[in-house]
Amino acid sequence: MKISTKGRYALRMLIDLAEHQDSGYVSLKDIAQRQSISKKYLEQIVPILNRSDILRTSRGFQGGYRLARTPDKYTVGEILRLTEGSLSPVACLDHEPNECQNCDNCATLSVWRGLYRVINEYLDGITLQDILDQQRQQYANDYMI
Amino acid sequence: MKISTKGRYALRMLIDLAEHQDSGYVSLKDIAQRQSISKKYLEQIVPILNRSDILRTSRGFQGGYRLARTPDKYTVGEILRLTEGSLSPVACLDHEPNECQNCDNCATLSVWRGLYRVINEYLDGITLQDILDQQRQQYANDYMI
DNA sequence: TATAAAACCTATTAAAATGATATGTAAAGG
DNA sequence: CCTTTACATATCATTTTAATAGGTTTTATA
Repeated sequence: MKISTKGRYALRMLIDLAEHQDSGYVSLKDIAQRQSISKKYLEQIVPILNRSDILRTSRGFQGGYRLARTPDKYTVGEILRLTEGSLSPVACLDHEPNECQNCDNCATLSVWRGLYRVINEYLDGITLQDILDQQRQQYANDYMI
Repeated sequence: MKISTKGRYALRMLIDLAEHQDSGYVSLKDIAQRQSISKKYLEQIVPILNRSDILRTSRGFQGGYRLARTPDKYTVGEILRLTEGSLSPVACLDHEPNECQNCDNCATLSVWRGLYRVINEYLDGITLQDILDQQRQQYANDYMI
């Protein structure tokens, strides 16, 4: 029941891009250094994000990535759903209609459905902008002390 | 982000025991057959549950298991926390205080904390008795149709 | 126009986790 | 004493995870 590095790194990469929106295109090299993540591994995560309209790309010298939208238009749920493949806590929820033989009298199905719902609702309720705001608030508090 | 078979099987085993509370001690053989789970694999799950006061055991002929408490005294959260090791969505939440170097200015930490909270709250809000009740309601509806 | 820096692409791999099976030993009721 | 059960430990095949490696292609700029 763990979020993989793919999901966590993708989220950190997009937060990093959001924090550097004004710097034009940002290279993976810079992101990898700031976030202490392997650049080569990030290269594998990018195409997953590119299946959806998440990034704008510039190849070649001075190239890199920037966000395709403003940070308030990304939810954590969307990012993790892309990178994790699915956020469902059990595989049988991944395919509708349910393919499980015992689906009709499965005592636990409603538990998993409910869990799936609260996970999605929570993660879809948080945007990149929310994370930026909280981060700035955090820094402000640190400065006060 | 999946619940493993250990957790799912443990839950189904305890529901099975709850449904057969009146039958005295219930053998793993019977549970395995009814639930279509390997008996040998269930044998590995039992000691995990036994770390907490979940089961009553009777060895030898006519032996087996029964619940240590009434079904309303077990939450799904308790069962899954035992069998899954932890329900935290990221490893850094498993140890307090947080061992992560970057913990103090980690932008994503609060996201994971919040996710952890909603997962726990949801799963701790469901008891075995709730599952039994819903199952009986389901059967009643099927009979009506 | 050469070149360095960037994205892009594909293969390989080491380690860990998953989901079991196999082979026993110990206890206890009939 | 014998059968049935729990209990214990080892082994194993497969998959997933989390990378690393080694290239090719694109492109701004000197």
